[in-house]
Amino acid sequence: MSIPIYLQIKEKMIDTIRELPANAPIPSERDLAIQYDASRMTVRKSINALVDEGYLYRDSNKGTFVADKVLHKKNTTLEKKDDNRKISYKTIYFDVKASSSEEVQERLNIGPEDSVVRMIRLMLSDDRPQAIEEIYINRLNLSDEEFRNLPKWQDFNAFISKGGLTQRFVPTLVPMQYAHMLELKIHEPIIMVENIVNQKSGKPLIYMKVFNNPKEKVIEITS
Amino acid sequence: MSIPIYLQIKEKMIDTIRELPANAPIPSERDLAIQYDASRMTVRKSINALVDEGYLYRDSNKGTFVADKVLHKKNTTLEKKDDNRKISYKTIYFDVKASSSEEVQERLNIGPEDSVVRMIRLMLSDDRPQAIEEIYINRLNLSDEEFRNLPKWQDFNAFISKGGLTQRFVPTLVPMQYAHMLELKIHEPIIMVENIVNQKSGKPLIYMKVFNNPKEKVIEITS
DNA sequence: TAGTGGTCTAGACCACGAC
DNA sequence: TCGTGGTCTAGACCACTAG
Repeated sequence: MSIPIYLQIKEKMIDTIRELPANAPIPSERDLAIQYDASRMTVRKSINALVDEGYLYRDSNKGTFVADKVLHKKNTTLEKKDDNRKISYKTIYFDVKASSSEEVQERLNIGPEDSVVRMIRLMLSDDRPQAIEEIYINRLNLSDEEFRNLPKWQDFNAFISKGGLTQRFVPTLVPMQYAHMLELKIHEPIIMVENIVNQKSGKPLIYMKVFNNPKEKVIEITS
Repeated sequence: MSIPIYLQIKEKMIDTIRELPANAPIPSERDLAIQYDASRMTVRKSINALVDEGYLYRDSNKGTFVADKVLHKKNTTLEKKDDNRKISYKTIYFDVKASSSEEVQERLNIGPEDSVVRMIRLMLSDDRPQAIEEIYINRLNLSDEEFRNLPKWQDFNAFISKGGLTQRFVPTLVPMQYAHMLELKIHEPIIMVENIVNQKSGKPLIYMKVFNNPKEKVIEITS
């Protein structure tokens, strides 16, 4: 098995934790080390991961306890929690252009002659409109393979986990051209989230403006 | 010195990192262990903390590198980054009442007879209005000491770090009674952030509604 | 006093990337 | 082949809490 021991233990512990009520104590690190036949440091690494994710919390010199579910961490609006709704996308635009707006050039830190992939799509959950996404990507940052598969992408977690994500929340009125698709009246206040996905080097990779339907999608983060 | 070695090393490394350009490599973990006269695992703990905070990034089998400043993590709208603006608060209301609205009772998970501390204040930066904060706290969760010092509180980080924070972003039009204080026209779209600070047990501790002035305060998170 | 989490050590082996 | 980060071990000492 090539999966690290501490990740295997972590998964087993999640199964155990699910059966326990909030604030119940888990066995001590030394006991768990015996139970899982691993060193205490390895077990500790598993526990630390679960504490970071909000499954457990520690009380120094007392023990480690099961956290309430409301404390499970969700740090960006792009992560999806374990809701069972099926998300689908309907592509409205997909093109590659050399001329992009100054706004896009600035966010992607590119010049006016660089090719930019533009994709505009409607996000649906059970056929109800959740949000409009305007996505801009520097063509040069995509392999041909990635470019071909762009329309099939559901999310950008693969890129975010390799670098970073900055989200800016902008209050605005729903744009006229999107009001109908989101089934909103004009002049309705909404939140537009500007997402910039960065590479590890800090260079911008993806710029995405998300116009959220407040009737359907609650923007929430937990930390 | 009672400060753990890995935290001391972390601080020293931050000083070193500040002098380096983005994407510059730092010495290998084995070299740093010699340099700081500590074990590799201890140095590694320092580095991991810096990676989590976005100061460094790792490239497996290659090395560890200085991250771009845009990647420094800021996971909630309540954290303040190292901007040098002086924040001040002007208290508008401060009282304790047994009768609270159903909304407050629900968020704090309390009954209609429980005493609730209510504080409404204006957040200023260089005399410019940033936001209105409506703060509600179950009186029973505060010691007399904490209650007395409430008006002096700047932030709630001491409580958040002990438990968790959930933030919900609600698009709305600026409430009439706050428009003037925020120097906004009526019918201006703004973001109201609902903050719920939880204890480790999961019980709600603080409920805070923040009406942000979009002209002054950009809501941004990095992760 | 016994048990807990928090820290720390000095080794070890592995997979992978660059040369 | 060599150096890197990633993992893992089997100990150890500490400060603190609860009985």
